[in-house]
Amino acid sequence: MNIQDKLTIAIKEAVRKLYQAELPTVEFQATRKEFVGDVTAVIFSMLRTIKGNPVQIGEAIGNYLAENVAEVKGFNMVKGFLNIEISEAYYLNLFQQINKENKYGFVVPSAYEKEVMVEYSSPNTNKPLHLGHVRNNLLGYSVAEIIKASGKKVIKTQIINDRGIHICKSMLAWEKFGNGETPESTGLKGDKLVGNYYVKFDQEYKKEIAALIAAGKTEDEAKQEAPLMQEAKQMLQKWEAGDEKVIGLWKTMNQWVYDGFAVTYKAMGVDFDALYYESNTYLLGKDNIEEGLEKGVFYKKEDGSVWCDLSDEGLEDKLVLRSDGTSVYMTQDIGTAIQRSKDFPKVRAMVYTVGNEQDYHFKVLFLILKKLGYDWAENLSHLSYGMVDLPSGKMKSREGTVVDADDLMQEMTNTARDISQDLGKLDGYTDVQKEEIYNTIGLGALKYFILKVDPKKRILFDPKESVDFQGNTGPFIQYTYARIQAILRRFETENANKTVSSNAVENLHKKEIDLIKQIALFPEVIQQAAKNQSPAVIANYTYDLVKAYNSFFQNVSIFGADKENEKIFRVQLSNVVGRTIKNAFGLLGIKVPERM
RNA sequence: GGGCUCUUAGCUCAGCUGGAUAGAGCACCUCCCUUCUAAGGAGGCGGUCGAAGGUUCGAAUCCUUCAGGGCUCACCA
Repeated sequence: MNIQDKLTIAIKEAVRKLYQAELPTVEFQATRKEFVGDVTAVIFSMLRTIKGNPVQIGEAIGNYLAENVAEVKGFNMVKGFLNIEISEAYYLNLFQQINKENKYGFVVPSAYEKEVMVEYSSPNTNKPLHLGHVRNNLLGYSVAEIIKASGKKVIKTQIINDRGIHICKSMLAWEKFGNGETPESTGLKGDKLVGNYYVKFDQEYKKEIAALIAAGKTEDEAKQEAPLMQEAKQMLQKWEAGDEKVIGLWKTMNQWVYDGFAVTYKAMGVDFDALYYESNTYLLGKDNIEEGLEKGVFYKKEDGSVWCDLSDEGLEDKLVLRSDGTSVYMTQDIGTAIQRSKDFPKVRAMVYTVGNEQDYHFKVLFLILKKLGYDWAENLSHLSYGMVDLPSGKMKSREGTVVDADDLMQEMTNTARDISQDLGKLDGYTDVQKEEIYNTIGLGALKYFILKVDPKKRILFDPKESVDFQGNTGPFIQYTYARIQAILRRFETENANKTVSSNAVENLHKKEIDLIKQIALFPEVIQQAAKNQSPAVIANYTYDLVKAYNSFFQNVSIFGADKENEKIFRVQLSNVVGRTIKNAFGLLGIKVPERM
C-alpha cells in the first residue's frame, strides 16, 4: 500500500473518532517547496463534512497521525493545509524496492483482463505517408503501448484503404501516361512511384477541366464530364465486377505500396497485430442495417434510404444506407466494428486514432453502435488529434507542400549527424555505430517533439527549426540516459550489491527525497496517461524527472565526507533513473542510446 | 447559422479530479568544465492565464456571454 492510501485511511479514522463524521475522500497534493513536509492534506475540502476552524481541525488530525502512523515523522499547519512529514526510512525503503523492479510501474495484464483494440495509421494506398500520418502513427503506437503498460492486453490494428476511386486514379494514370515503370526499373520506393501517378492524374485532370470550361461548361459540369474522371469511374466499376485485368493491376500496384509502407513503418518503429483491408470490409454493415431496422433503431424513408433517428441526442438524423441500397462510410464503419468484435471476442474496448476533422463522425458512429445494443459500445473512444501545420500553411498534396515521412526522418538523422560532428562527440566509434546513434537521436527528436504536445492541440511544425536538442527535447533526455550508462559502466559492478548503510539514512534531505518521490510517481503517471490517452503525460513527466536528476547530481552532496555511501547511493539512483527513462521512452516508441 | 474544439511569458509548450506566491525550454543577460559526457548545471529578465460576468473559503481549471483561430454539419471517403 502506498503512503497516500495509508494516510487516507488514518485520516478518515481520525475524523471518525474526533468528530463522529465520515469523510468521503481526502485530497492530497505535493507539499510546496517553501514549506516543511512531503505530502499535504487539504483541510479546506473537509469543511463540508466537519464544521469548525480549519487550523484546529488540522492540528487535531496531525496529532492523531503522528501518534498512530509509523511513517509520519511530524506535521505543521499553514492556513487550511496540513503538511505531513514522512520519515526518511520510508523513502529509502521505497527506493530500494523500486531498485529491485525492472519494470517499475508496468502492470502485467491478467488472463481475465478484457482486451483493447487500438486502430491507427489506416492509410490510403495511392500515395506515400506524410507528416500527418507520422503524428497518427506515433500517437497510436504510443497509446497502445501505454494502455498495455497500464495492465490491459492490446491488439494494434489498421484498416488499409486499398480500394475506391482514388486508387483507380493512380492505376489509370500509370496505364495511360507511364511506360510500364516498376519500383525495380526506376529504383523508386513503391509508394512513391504510385504516388507520382496520383499526382500525374490530377495534373492531366485539371488540364481537361480547364479545356472544358474554356469550351463553355460550368466548373461542376467540367469536373463530372472530364474523360479521365469518366474512365476512372469505369475502372472502379470493373474492379467491383471483378475484372481480371483491373484486379491484376490493382494487386500489383498495391503490393508496391505495401512494400514501400513496410520500409516507412520499420523506420518509424511501429507495428501491427492484425490488419483489415477495406476491399474485404467495404460491403460489411448492410446486414447490421437490416438488423437495426428490425429492432427499430433505424427507419426507412419512402425512397428506400435508411436513417438513424438521433433527435433524442439533439443531432440530425444520419443516413446509413442510400436509396439505391448501397452503403456509405458510416455503414462500413458500423459493419467493421461489429466484425472486429466477432474476430476478437475478448476485445471489449476500441480506440480509433483519427484526426479531429472526424470528431462528428465518430460521435455518431458510437451512438449508433450503442443504440444497436452492443455492450462494448460504451468503451469506444476516438483518439482525436489536431492537424500538423507548416509555417507556410496547410499541407496540400496537390500543391506539393506535403512533408514526406521518409524524407522527414532522413532529414532528422542528417541534422543529428551535423550537430554531433560539430560537437566532436563519438570520435572513436565505427561509422556503422555512429550512423545508428544519429538515427536514434534524429528520430528521438522527431517523436518527442510530436508526442510531448497534447494530442488534441494542433502542432506548428517548422522542418528547419523544430529539431532542438536542448531543453524539453528527446535528445536532451537521451543524452542524460547515455551519461547514466557511462556512470554505470564505470561504477556499477563494484557497487551493485551494496546497500546504503542505515546510519546514512538520516542524511537524506529534501532534494533527494523529492527525487525519490518523483520516481515513485511513475505508476500513477502511466495510469493517468492511459486514462487520458495522452503520451504527452509520459513525455513531460520524463523531462521533469531528468531535470530533477541532473540538478541533483551536479549540485547535491548527500553524505558529505562519507564517500562510500555517497557513491553507492548515486550509482543506485542513476540505475533507477536510467531504467525509468528507458521504460518511459519505450512507451513513446523512442530508443535510448548507450552512448552519444 | 447549429455543433465540437483551441486561446497561458516575445516564441514553443506544461499545469492531475478547483487549492498556497501560475511553471519549463528557446531567445536575451551573469556565473560554473581536476568528480559521468558543457547536447549539462546555478541565477536574472519576462504573465491583468483571450475579455467580461457568475458559482465559493479558494478559479488558468467549473458555468454563462462575447471576441478571435480551427474543424464539422453530403445519398463523398
